[in-house]
Amino acid sequence: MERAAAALDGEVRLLLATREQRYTGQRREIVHALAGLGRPATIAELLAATRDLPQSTAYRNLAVLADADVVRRVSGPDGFARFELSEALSGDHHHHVVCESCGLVIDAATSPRLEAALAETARLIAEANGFEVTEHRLELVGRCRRCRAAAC
Amino acid sequence: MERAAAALDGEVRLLLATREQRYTGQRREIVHALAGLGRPATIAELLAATRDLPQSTAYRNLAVLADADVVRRVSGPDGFARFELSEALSGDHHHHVVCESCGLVIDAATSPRLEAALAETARLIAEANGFEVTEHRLELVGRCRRCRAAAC
DNA sequence: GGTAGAGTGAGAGTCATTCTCATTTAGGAG
DNA sequence: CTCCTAAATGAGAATGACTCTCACTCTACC
Repeated sequence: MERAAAALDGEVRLLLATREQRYTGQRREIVHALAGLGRPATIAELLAATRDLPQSTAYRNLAVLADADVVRRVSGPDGFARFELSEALSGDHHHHVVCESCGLVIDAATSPRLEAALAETARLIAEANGFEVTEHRLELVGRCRRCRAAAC
Repeated sequence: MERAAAALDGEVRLLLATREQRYTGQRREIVHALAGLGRPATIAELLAATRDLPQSTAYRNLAVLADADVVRRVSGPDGFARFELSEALSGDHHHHVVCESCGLVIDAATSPRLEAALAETARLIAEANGFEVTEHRLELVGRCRRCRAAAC
């Protein structure tokens, strides 16, 4: 973990450098909080997970980090913005399962076979509509364990 | 189209009735505007496409229609809410292609094979995480024809 | 044709997010 | 080490999509 954290910092610093941005203490705190959580975090969760991080700084730095491709913005169904480390950094292509009741978002891996089918579909649709498709996003919507238990 | 419009109205009226809601003139205007557009529409587009529809009424009626499953709310990447006829009404299971540059969202059909793979994936992931998955959403992100032309 | 309850609409209110700007900090030049 | 310049910070104001309020209107049923 020690080693991984250092490697992470190195990559983030590099990504920020290409945008002429510094890797400050607060940005480091945000990145490590996201890395530790392992699922998309809301601003509120980030503020709770860090020390002395003002809201305005959190928003500003997340915008900078998103612009440098360190972080990705995920918009949930509840209107709250959520953030996670970019796939380039985490090295982990995944999709999301969201709870329509409480808004919880967790990561989910997919099979190579599904990914192949998705890529093929993306290619066909892009061709048919004049789009240049750069990314696909799969979202499974349902109810999480906790909400299912509570609703019964 | 005459016939189709009448059938649409009948179904909408039925769906609203189960929620003890009326099918008023303004709701009809909204439904037909959505049917005519054929892709998710923003509030602004709806206001432009209808006569004398105040913003507050639009929002309120869209909430009612969404609650009655006549309409589905789609949250794009640009933070604007978009609305389309529900799959139950349009009878058309489809996914979305969104332009990351201008926010345009269009519909796209998928192949039965991809749908089967998606359903299987959803089942596996649901099982592994204690979720009950009721719906899946696939979003292809890229640049539309117009934005590609403009950016060159 | 009365009336109870649903629908309407103009404007006020809410709240996540963004902007402003005075102050602090970081990092290179000398 | 000490300037110096530009970036970063943070408290609060501003923005804007969306929701709520409430007086008024309409509709369906008696």
